[in-house]
Amino acid sequence: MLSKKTKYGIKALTYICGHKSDGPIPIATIAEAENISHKFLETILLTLRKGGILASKKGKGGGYYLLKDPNEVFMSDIIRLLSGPIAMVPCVSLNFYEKCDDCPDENTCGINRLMLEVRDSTLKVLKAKSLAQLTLESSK
Amino acid sequence: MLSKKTKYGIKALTYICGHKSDGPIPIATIAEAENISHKFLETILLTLRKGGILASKKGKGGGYYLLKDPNEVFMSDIIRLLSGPIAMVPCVSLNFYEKCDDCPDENTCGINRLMLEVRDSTLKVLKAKSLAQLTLESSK
DNA sequence: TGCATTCCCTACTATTTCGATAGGGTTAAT
DNA sequence: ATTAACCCTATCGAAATAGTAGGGAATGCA
Repeated sequence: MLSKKTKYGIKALTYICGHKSDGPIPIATIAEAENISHKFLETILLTLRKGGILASKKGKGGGYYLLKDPNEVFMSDIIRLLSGPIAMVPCVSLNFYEKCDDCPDENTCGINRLMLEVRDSTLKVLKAKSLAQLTLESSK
Repeated sequence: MLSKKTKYGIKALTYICGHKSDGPIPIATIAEAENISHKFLETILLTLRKGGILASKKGKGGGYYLLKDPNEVFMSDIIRLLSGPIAMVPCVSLNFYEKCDDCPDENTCGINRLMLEVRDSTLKVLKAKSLAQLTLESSK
């Protein structure tokens, strides 16, 4: 299941993307519009900024804005930043690989192969959807 | 991420499937072979029995055995039993549907549509792999 | 300069989930 | 009767998740 952190993050990004002509958007505006606790959202946006997707402007008139072209921000990037690995077992993760402690040999592990397939098919979907696309669909 | 419960469950099923000519397999045998805590495995097998995949025989010489044809037990069934929904948001779950508390309208929700696609592609993979197939691959 | 606005950052807390254990009860073979 | 095996519920500790607290720093404007 998607964590609320991730879900809120996606919603916030969608909001920012849909209002990007307004200049920097304050946390408070997003929090109110999307019904997210201000403080919780603050930590989420911080993560997205450190992850290079958002940038911020301090002080009066400040807020958050997109650092990257929304056509180049993919759902897989966002989810990885906020939830970590997309794979269902660490031993098939591309970005967070780790050996499974309970598995003697990956090459003969049926779970490994199955989850590799799952990862690939999931990634195919998540990489094919950009923030720009999602934003468009959400405003319909 | 797959929980250990699910992972252990799959491993246990694979073991039982690979030794089904031996008659009922005691928990202790599986626990030792797959390096799983006996007691923990006990609760997992109980779930699988209640879910209709396994059956058990009590008393001396007892143990667990497959109730269904391993060609008819799919990975999606096992994972649903042990981990719950396959979908990443409740509002696109086929077997565990629930309205997202924070989403005003599913029809205009971009996350909903995206996660629907993810669910479909994941399910396609998980439904295509039966316990029999996994068991074969694991023994290679 | 002073003040309001807004982000920055760390730490903390409450709740839930996960992994595992405990322990006694029931069933069946010999 | 004894022993091997499953049955079932409760509980516990650790980790993850969701959310809170609170002060600090930068910026814009009067």
